[in-house]
Amino acid sequence: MIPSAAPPSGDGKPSRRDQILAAAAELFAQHGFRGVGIDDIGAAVGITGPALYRHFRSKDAMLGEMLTGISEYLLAGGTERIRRVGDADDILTGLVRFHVDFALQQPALITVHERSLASLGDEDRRRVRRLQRQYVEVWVTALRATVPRLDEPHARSAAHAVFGLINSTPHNRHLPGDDLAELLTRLALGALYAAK
Amino acid sequence: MIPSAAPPSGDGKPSRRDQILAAAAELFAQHGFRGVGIDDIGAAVGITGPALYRHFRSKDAMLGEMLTGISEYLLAGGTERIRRVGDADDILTGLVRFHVDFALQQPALITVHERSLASLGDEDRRRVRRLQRQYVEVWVTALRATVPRLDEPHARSAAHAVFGLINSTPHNRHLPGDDLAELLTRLALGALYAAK
DNA sequence: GGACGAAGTTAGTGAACGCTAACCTCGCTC
DNA sequence: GAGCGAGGTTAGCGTTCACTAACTTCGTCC
Repeated sequence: MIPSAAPPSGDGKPSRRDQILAAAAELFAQHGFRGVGIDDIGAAVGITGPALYRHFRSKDAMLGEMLTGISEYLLAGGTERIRRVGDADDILTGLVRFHVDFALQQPALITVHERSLASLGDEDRRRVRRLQRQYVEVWVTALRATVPRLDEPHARSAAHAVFGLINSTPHNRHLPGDDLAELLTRLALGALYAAK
Repeated sequence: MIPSAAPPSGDGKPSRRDQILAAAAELFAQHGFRGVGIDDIGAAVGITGPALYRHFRSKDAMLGEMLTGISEYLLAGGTERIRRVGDADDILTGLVRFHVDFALQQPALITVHERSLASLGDEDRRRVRRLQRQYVEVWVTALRATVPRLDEPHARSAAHAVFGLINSTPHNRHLPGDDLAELLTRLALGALYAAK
């Protein structure tokens, strides 16, 4: 369900790597990548800072794994949805629901994904950028199938705008989860169909 | 037009303070507050790092001034717009246009405003938070005037969501400015009227 | 029960960085 | 033209922080 490079290794509980990534995501979301020390991340999982280097090559590598994980998860889920046969409107709705669900379940990852691209090394940044571009293209495809009069640049801009709308979940703590999911879905679709 | 604590002092050209703030905003938007050194900011305006302390008490103070400036500008502009007499729909449209214009003219400030709250000192953070809350209330007021069936929590969430939509300008480089302004306005209003 | 590897510890190193101190150089004012 | 304040400079201090080295602990396998 949640993106993870190494799945929970057979038994139930998450691997140490995943524990660390989850804790780090929460901290990065709160204080920013550069605002979190290696000791803070360690403390959050009950070990000292340097022990993290048994699991990750560097602090940058943690961020890299986090961001590529998210990007791959979104692209995979999005691609799967536009491959389904059926009504174009249903597919677009499915895409919105998929992204809304992710944003609701992982607000911390959303925040990190939006803010900390700049802190990534060159290699990882290129990779994440490419995945993001491909995800946008998934949306552009779905959008133009339902609103054929929309040209590509407008569709791309509309996609970015709707990401912004849905990704507002970290600032949106006022409503119970289900209500917020429904509201965001309706707002997103309302925006997209208004794109003309 | 652009928020500035000390206006351009009579003659045309911006004060040194404002030059520095503008350069710093650009850098903070690109690399994050913690990712920018005092020497980088200085270099961007052609002086050395320590010279900045002739104009600002600290690096934190620069960020503080930047963020309170933006927040005050938005609140003032928003408040002015909902005070106007006239059709509720027109007022909401005016509010959307106002925010869209700001986001288009100052994408760097938008980015900093969203990302760097955590780096602010306690005092400034409280102040900015209060201004932001008040600005949200302006939107809630306007929204509930046009969509009376919307309760307050839903209106607040819708406002946050639409901020996310409009504040996507930093990721939105594909369209000429005028087209983007029109698109974002239409998307935002489409979303808001879909809130039911 | 000895060997070994995985996962932890503490101590320490080197670089980056915010900020201060001390000094310089103008342009104004009287 | 002496005095002075505004706005620069360079050198350096102290802290923070990512990362490494050296050592410990412990479960597993033969």
